[in-house]
Amino acid sequence: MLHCEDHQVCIESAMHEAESICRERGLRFTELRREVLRLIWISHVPAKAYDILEKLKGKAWSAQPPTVYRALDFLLETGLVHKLDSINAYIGCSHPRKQNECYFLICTDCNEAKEYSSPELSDAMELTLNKNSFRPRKVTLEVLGQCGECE
Amino acid sequence: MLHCEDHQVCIESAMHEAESICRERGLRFTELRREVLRLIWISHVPAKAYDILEKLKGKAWSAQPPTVYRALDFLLETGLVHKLDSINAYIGCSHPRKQNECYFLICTDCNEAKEYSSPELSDAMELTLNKNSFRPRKVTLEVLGQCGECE
DNA sequence: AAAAAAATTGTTATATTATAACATTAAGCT
DNA sequence: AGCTTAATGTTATAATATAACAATTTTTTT
Repeated sequence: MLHCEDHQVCIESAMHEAESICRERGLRFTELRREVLRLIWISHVPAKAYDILEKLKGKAWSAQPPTVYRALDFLLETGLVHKLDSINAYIGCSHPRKQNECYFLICTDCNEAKEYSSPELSDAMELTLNKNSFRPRKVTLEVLGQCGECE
Repeated sequence: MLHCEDHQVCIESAMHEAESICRERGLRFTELRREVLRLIWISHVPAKAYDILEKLKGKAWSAQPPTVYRALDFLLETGLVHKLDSINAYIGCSHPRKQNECYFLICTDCNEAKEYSSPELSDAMELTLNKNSFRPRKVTLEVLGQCGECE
């Protein structure tokens, strides 16, 4: 899957973005939450909760499942992370300030996932929701398949 | 959520459709699979695997988790049932002959779910997949929210 | 600064969802 | 009937997630 050129830059900018969002909103970006977000951003392969847990345990945390799930809850609520329901995994949000409809392409070969948004798609979505007088609260749009680099 | 007028008709037609699809394709629509499909069609509220299991147990089946999950696998592969990843539940497919992109509106008040398809949405989808040279294998599109009847 | 309140984290237990592995039975084929 | 394959039975366990309560830390109030 085509991604960043330098993933270190990717990670650092995501972490800084998260810092400033939390500061602005008066949210507590604790060491634990920071570390979980960093572990998620380690790669573009969505992270499984129990993998994060294992990695935390290797870092002097007294980590148990609730440790991870609570951090994830915070990151999800804050929009810093997305959950991919089709694979039960978590991925860092690329544009945490824009809370627009986004969808995910998940490659089942390289396991990487990428976040996109598309005005046409959002428009079609809104149209169809209006037509059915449905008030959306959460949209899940995930496509499993093969990315261009994995042919 | 707006649905059928007479759900008995709904169930029977779904069962007949399933019968004929299996006959056409030389698939074995066994008593167990039939019963699981019927249990799923009991309502428009998506069914949880372990709820199906409990209901099966009440019907003289020696049912264990694999009993249900194997039947579900068959029904999913045959396209008679969809899994809703955002709520881990299963719902009968309304148009099992047309394997088109479909999406689901899931009301978090009445818990019912409805299957739709939209050419605009499918088009936008295809466009965006082509743009990213992504070969889709499975699309998950689910919207949680409030339906028109639950205001 | 001390006390009170609120938020976060620690800890133990358990709920929920799903699959692995192997035995048995039933159905289809020659 | 005998063989083969598919389906089901059965036991155990993996994977994902939450409940409940205790301890600690941070923030707010006094």
